Amino acid sequence: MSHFIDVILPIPLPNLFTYSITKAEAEFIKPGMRVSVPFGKSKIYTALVFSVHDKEPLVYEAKDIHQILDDAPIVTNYQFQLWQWIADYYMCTMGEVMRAALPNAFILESETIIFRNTATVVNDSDLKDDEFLVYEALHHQTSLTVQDITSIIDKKNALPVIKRLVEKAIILVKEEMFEKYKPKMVRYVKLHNQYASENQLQDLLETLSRAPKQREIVLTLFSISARNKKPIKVSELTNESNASSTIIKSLLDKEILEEFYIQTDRVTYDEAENSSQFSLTEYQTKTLNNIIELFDNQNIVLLNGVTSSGKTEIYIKLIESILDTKKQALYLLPEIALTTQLVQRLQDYFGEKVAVYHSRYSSNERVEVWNHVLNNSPKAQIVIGARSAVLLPFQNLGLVIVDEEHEQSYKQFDPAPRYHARDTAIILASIFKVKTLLGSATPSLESFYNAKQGKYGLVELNVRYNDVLMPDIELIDLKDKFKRKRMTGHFSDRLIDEMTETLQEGYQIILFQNRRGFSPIVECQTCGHSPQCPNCDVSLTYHQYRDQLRCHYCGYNTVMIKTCETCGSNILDTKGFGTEQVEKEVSALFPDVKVARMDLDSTRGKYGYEKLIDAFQQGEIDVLVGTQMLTKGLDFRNVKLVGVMNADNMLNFPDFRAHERSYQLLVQVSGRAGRTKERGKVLIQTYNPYHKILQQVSTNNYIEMFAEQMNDRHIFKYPPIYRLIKITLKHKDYNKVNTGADWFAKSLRNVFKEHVLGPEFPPVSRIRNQYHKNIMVKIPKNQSLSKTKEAIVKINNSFSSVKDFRAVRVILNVDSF
DNA sequence: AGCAAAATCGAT
DNA sequence: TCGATTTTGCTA
Repeated sequence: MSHFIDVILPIPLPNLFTYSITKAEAEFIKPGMRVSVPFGKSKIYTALVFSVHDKEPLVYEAKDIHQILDDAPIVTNYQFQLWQWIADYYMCTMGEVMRAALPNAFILESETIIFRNTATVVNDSDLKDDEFLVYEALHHQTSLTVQDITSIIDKKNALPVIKRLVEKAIILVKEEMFEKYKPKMVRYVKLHNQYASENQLQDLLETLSRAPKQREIVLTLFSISARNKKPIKVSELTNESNASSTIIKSLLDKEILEEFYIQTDRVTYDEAENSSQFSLTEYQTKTLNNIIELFDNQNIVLLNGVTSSGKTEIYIKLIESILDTKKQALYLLPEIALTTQLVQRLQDYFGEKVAVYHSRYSSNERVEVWNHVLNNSPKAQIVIGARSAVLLPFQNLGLVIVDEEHEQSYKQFDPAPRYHARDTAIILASIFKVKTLLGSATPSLESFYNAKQGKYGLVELNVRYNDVLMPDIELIDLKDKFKRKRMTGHFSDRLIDEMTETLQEGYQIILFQNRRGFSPIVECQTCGHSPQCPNCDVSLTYHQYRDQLRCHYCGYNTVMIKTCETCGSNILDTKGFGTEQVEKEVSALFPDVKVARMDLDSTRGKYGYEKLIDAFQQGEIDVLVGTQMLTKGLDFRNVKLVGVMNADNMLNFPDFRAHERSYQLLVQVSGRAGRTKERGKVLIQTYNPYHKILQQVSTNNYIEMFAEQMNDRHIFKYPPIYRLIKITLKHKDYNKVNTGADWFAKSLRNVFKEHVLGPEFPPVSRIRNQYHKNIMVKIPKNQSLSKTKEAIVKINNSFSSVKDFRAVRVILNVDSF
């Protein structure tokens, strides 16, 4: 009998692929192991075994696999269940889910390596110029990659040249796979075995009396090993003895010392001096008991606790109770809330049981966390991570916590799978038949609605930690302030007064402006022209600190223009303002005050973000100007005043969620004020002080906001009342996108009638030279989701079989945000 | 996705 | 008319 495996390949193809294996392989291979397989003309890919069977494919002959890459599965059955749900629900392929789930280092790809065929005698005159270049290069190097050749012959496509050379038997090509994950080896030293006894040691020290440096090192080695019995790292030894590596090298050469390597974790945890115990306040205890009680009858509980109410402590206690049952806990947070502050707090409490997983981790670091989780290692009993942590190989999950549940960054935008980590986490929990806790100070309408409907349990915590009062929120009418000339730059007199007072009292200030750069539009005062991005339909943002014009969509940048590009006038004006300008104005208003800025531009680099937060926390910065980055779960003790420079641009954003989001954002920023004893103050500058959302923010009236927004969602048929699938068409040709979108929308209307919206151009209709057009499909609660998706897939298939439309890229986004 | 054959483009 | 570039089809 012959044996086969069905594998998932990490490419966006909908089907599995069948390969043939031997009997021995069939006994060894289990679903979840990786194998390398030939795919296409020459490439070798990493594939994941989905099933092992003996059903021979009928219409083609299965190829043999290339190699088995694992001894044991690296993907669990639970994961396969979850992956299938994701692929099905978010309308993507298993391959795409695999790509998102597996750390990059697990997915090996082959590279073509080119060698000289020494068996062939080459006549130089037979070669063309570019062929000769390659041939000659191979005299200097034994092997070349395709990329090398591309740069040698300076052509876009090197493959035809390679092909000709292969035909002439001048070169040979070979596919090579490279292992990407490298265990981290640390170099250790010990005294050579020949000095094991006391006497030999004495002799050694004597012989070294004429080499004081070397003698010192040996003595340092003794003193370290006397202190702790652990093996001694070379780095440790050099640090303590101030020795150079050459001296150690000579000791090694003389066989006085001996070196050895031990494999270590990249992610290490520094032992906490004091395990920080704490006890919950009365309110927190009540809340925790409430949650536990609700878990009796509900699988999902929403914890609606105001900012600074101490939700984290509740999570910690809940996690602790799960660990006691010997199960793993998953704690999800938005990427940018995953700060050292919070991780440290958990590690202080739980010690090395905490594993962290987020996108700033290197590929190798991720492999290590993956393996710890997979092996249910003591080092991964609690996994705290961002979106992708929901895809880790849990074996024995006992609890899922999704903090800041309302955060839109939980939804992956690009590339597929466009999954929502909160919703995926709920499915993950259900696969393990365990509970999910959602937490937020400003729950998403979805979750609060579900709670109201009785689908989720609901627990409220309305008291701030230590009974600190909620901040006092004041709305400032910019229109009025401008009319009465009470503005200095973008600062109203009220804001300046409050800032002056706060600074005098020695407290810190946060200023929020949801736009980076200096100003989003540069305009010529003579002709009104403003510089546009050549690749996108947006004006370029002026960044003063680099004197650049930049596109925030594609990254295009040029030097700031001195004169207008069209009319040559040198009177240029800027419109709108960003964090840079706010920062500059603060410096001008308060020359003695230390100001810093926190946005995408100032937090580049692995620790840029952390450094800023640290500096602010240490009081090295008085005023922090930032974008929404600083709204996420940061806990600054000394901030008393929060200023929102302009609340209008987010309220007017053309999206049905704009109001909900503005409410959440403003309440979250406000929550940064007054976290300890003093009551905080929040000033919101706006042209519409009577806007209902701003009124609701200032009175902290979530219920009213919820009711009003839900009413709108009912009327306009938006989530959470209806489901939404967004279909985006992309192509560089404007007309193709237009006619394609019209065709697509028309076909959709045949099936879904009035529940099809669009096609419409998004606010920025061209990004990276691609035109975009959106179609929305609204799905009533009582309409079958799977049938709807089937219909969309069918329309999509006939769309791509139309010759004219085939080149148009179609993106399906389920539960689009 | 990635690759190669086929189709189209474009400058001599 | 040849070579380069873009489009199309297919992978097991």
